[in-house]
Amino acid sequence: MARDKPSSPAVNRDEAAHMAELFRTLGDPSRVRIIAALAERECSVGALAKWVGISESAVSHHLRGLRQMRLVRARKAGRQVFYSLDDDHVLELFLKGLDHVRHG
Amino acid sequence: MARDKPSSPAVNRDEAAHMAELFRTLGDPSRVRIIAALAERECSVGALAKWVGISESAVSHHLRGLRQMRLVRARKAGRQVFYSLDDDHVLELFLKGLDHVRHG
DNA sequence: CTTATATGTGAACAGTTATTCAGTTATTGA
DNA sequence: TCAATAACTGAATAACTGTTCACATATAAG
Repeated sequence: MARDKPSSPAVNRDEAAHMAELFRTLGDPSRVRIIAALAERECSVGALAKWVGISESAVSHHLRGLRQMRLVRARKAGRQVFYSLDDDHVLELFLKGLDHVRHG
Repeated sequence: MARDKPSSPAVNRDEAAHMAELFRTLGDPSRVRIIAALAERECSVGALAKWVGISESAVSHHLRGLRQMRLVRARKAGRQVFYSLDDDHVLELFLKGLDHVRHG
């Protein structure tokens, strides 16, 4: 767990809107499961679709949103695209949420 | 920042659904601003309404959701009800999100 | 070139959600 | 008791969202 200089909790309207967008992006069971899978290993779109249990198209739509919020990154290899968490920051945020539901 | 034993990122469907509910609850600009205000000081419903810029009714609706997710707690004093963050856990989660939008 | 595979995209529909409005409950003070 | 204030609640509606479907693009193999 990295120890950054703590931010002041005072946020303006733009920051609040941006934060809401971030949390809303994480606020869907399918996307949570995608992030959980990527927290363990890099995955292709097809593998994510099988694991999460929705169509590859739906996964692709979700991944676009996750990419736009800089939560995941893509690596193209032949005709497959492998996704992984964008950085440790994302994992930390995810784990904080997990902590809350497990012993919050 | 408390250093808890890290959770395994492997989550089942129920946990994923619960996590999504948690993040979705934080995924609204008005609620983010409510949390941001409570991160600094305890506030009454009326004070939150003025600060966030929506009706007291809307604030009350939001606070119900935040209460149900154990993100805020209520303290009744006369005819006012003062709200505060439920615990440091919530503040940490909020600050992780803030970090992401500021330098993520 | 043709075929098969992996992924991305736009439209559309069903389900969800944030806000307002109107009304209710609870508490205080005159 | 009566009036005023603070907060809560349910219904209704406009706006948003997740998924599927049909199709498009891109890469690889034959």
